[in-house]
Amino acid sequence: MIVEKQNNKIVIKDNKDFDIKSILECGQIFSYKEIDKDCFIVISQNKVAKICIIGSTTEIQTNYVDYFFNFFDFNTDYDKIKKRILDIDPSFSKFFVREIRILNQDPIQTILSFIVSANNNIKRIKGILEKMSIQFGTFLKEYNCYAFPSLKQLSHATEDDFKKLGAGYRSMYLVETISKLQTHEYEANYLQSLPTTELKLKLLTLKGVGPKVADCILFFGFGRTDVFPVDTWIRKAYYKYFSTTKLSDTQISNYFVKKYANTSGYAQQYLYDYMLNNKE
DNA sequence: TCCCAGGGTGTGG
DNA sequence: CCACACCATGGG
Repeated sequence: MIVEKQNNKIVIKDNKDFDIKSILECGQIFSYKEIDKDCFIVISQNKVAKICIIGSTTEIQTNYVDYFFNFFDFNTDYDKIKKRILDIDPSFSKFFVREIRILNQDPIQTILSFIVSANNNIKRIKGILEKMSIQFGTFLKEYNCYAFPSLKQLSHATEDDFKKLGAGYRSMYLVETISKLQTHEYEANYLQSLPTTELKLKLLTLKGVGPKVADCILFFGFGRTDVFPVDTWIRKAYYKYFSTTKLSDTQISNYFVKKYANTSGYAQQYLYDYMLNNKE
């Protein structure tokens, strides 16, 4: 794939290598908006990228070229990942429909976003998080949008504030987790230094973070690929395409991780996206 | 009116 | 370890 890093933009020469709609709509990120036809803004912490489809190419305009070059995961070869998955399970090819990439997201934003995601739907999750950004985040006039709020900005938020945003019973989880994340024990660099198993145990001590949400955080926020988040869609996929043996969600996750090893996260995301687009 | 959504917590076995 | 009720909210 041909990607050019320029002064204030990243240019992808062929859209067959980079499908921004699929990347944004596959359920890994909630802080984005289609501001125009074929034109999106993505918000990561206090940084914004404007992504526009221009003919057969795509341009990512941003003041943080290096940050978003990593964010959009241009250092990863997805053809190689697909081959490794097919090497393990040739029948998996039917789930390779859309060109997905996994975004390297900010851990804090990922933790808070996926606490909101629990037993919720994507449209509502997006709305709640956008309202949270409007109320507590910094206005970025260059893009006419609000940054995702920092922990410091959120430290003033109360349970009632989050309830007014529509977060419901998750409001208390947000307050408690925001408070905990500001202690030394949960410093981002320290967390990133932990092995996946220990990091998961650490994440599970946060209110509102259970096995599934922890796996999403590990994958999208910490780049750990040996995880397999199991939600309602993945559970349906397991029984429809893989086995009729009744298992708990944790057992389903273990079944897939054992099978796909360090490509588990990617396989999960292809499967999830496939299910979401083939509800029939 | 019940079911579902990128489920988690708390309690009881 | 498992099963279960309960949890806000809006759309189908």
